[in-house]
Amino acid sequence: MPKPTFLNLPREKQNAFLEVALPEFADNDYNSASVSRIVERAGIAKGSVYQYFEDKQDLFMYLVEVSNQSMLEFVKQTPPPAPSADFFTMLRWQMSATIQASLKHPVHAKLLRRAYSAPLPFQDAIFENARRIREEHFQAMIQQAQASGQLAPGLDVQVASFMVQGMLNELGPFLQSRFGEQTDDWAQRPEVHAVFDQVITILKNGLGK
Amino acid sequence: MPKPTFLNLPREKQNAFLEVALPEFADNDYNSASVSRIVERAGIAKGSVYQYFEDKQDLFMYLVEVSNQSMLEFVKQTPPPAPSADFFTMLRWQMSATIQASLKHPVHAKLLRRAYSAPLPFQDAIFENARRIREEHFQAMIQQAQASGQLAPGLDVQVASFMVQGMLNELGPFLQSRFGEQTDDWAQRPEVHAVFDQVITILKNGLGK
DNA sequence: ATATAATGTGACTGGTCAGTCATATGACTG
DNA sequence: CAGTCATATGACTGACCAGTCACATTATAT
Repeated sequence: MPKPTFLNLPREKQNAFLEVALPEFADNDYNSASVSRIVERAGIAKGSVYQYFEDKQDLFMYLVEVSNQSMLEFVKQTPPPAPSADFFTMLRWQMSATIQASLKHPVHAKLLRRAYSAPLPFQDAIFENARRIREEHFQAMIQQAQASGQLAPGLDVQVASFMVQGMLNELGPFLQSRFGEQTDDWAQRPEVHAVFDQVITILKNGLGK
Repeated sequence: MPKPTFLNLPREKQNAFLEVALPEFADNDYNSASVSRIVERAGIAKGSVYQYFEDKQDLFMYLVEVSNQSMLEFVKQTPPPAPSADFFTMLRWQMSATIQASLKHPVHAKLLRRAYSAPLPFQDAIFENARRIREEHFQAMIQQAQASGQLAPGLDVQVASFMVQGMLNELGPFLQSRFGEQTDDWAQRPEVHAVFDQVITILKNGLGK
């Protein structure tokens, strides 16, 4: 929720600002991220930021929204499997799409990781909402798969959801540490897909019927 | 590495100080944690802290060490299964012991979570070391289990290690969110053990031969 | 060209911070 | 008692911070 002033700005200026502000909040804890540093790097006056946004929190929440949008957009544009596909095919697609998105937009991904993992003092409804939606998404997916007999019947939906989410959370950093900094071809490399396959296989054996 | 001044202090004073300093660094990001706030709450002069420690970083690293020590001590005192026990029995023990320890020492656990998850600017050798030791521990455990035919032969050791560690990392917060704040009997409750069982079963099916 | 509105500016305020240092207090020694 | 050493103190320094505001600049409309 920036002020109209910011949205009226020519795209160029908006983007130039975002290109400085996003990494600042991606690389630093909310409290340590500095508006002063942003304006210095962006070459604008401090007062301008407060023409654009209410305050630091407002700016931060907008950056989260922008990041979310850009990730979602990317994920949506990667072709999904047929809706009739089985649970693990869906999961593999989701895994791959998520990883690809965070490779394509590493700064946005980093910012989101930070925003969702570190509970800020202002537990704004936005975060809680996004978290709940995510949780519900996975639980619904699992429940449905279970109902159609793809998963072990005794499986606790919450436990399964937490395991799947934990996996997705850790996967990015793991791949990075294993295969080094991302390059353009990175996500196409067969070793990366081999890891996807392995993880899916493990989950399939573990959660499947 | 506190200065001798701190170690010469009567235990009472040391503990009183730690009881204020630990939560400050457990509840706040390193940059946001405040020495000024600590001295105010502890009712001592700011200069004293700098008689005890070189600087903020020195203090923090000592707190990490103290927390590590206290967790390790607790884990060590819970009776381990026979060394001949199979991989998943060992893993279950480790899971339970880790959770119990972080219930018994929630502040220490919180501080450690923070210290290891947020890469500080000063990548001090201590952290890197501790991380490496942890990684090697799990990889060795898995490798051995694989060699003795308990795990799937095609299993990638690194992938397995990352999954197991991811699980352990997420388990604490998950249990907390599911069963509420910890109480004394908490870790004995059958629901909690049911979750352990389920997680182990999933891993066993997923990773096992 | 003039008036009006939108946008940009940066010095300034009040606050917090880590870390210092001259000074004080106490404790132990001979 | 005097002398010495370890410990305690808190005002102070310089730096950084978020946020403000009176003023300057630019764009738009008349």
